[in-house]
Amino acid sequence: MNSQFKKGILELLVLNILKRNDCYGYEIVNRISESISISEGTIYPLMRRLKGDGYVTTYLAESTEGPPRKYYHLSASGIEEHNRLKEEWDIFFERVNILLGEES
Amino acid sequence: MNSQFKKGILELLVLNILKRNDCYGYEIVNRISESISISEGTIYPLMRRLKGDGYVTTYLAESTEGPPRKYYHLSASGIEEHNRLKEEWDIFFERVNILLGEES
DNA sequence: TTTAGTACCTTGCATAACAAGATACTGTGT
DNA sequence: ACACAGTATCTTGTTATGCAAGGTACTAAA
Repeated sequence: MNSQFKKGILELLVLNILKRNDCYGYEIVNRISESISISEGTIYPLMRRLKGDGYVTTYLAESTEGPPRKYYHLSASGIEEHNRLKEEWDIFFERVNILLGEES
Repeated sequence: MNSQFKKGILELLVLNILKRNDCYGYEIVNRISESISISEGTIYPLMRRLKGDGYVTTYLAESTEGPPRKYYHLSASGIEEHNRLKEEWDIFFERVNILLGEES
């Protein structure tokens, strides 16, 4: 998997997941990994960035299966960021595909 | 324009342009810029990389409108690289769009 | 001669994904 | 009791690549 392609888009994927319901980091890694290979070393720093930017809030919850989980909750500005990023992505990949599709 | 989105895909866009016909750097910048903002400081180092990897060959040609132009020609392995990258991109954005499309 | 357009290039910076490892809890098998 | 797999958090250092900001130099028009 070309890791360059993922630059920027992983943030949108994470925000998209959190839009549905609160998740903890390990869960996010596993969900995205079903489609796109991703490592924990990518997600945890990303989550910290999202929190620093105010796009998510966090809370801890006990787990019966291991150590406590840190859940992430999408804030109002996180929803805005999601919408903004989604729009940018839609425009971007549409333009790329037009460029790629122009007849040879 | 989110510059992170462009990571990796610009190589594919350049190879795609060169698949049709030989181009010089300044021309490539202008062609891509019609759809996606891009700077010369991105393209020239990229072209050097592509040449270093054997994906393109170069030749100089006079111009009546300014200094000599350095044309880039796609090699056989450049065509292979294009096909490989195109396939990766198709799979990647399909998966991203599936993830983004899952109902909330 | 000054400016705009064409055309090449480099340096240093910022961003973000990754590999590799550290830490620690729970449950299962021996 | 001990080892191991699975769960769950995190950090450090490396790598890739796009960009801003500059430099050089040619042509042609004002």
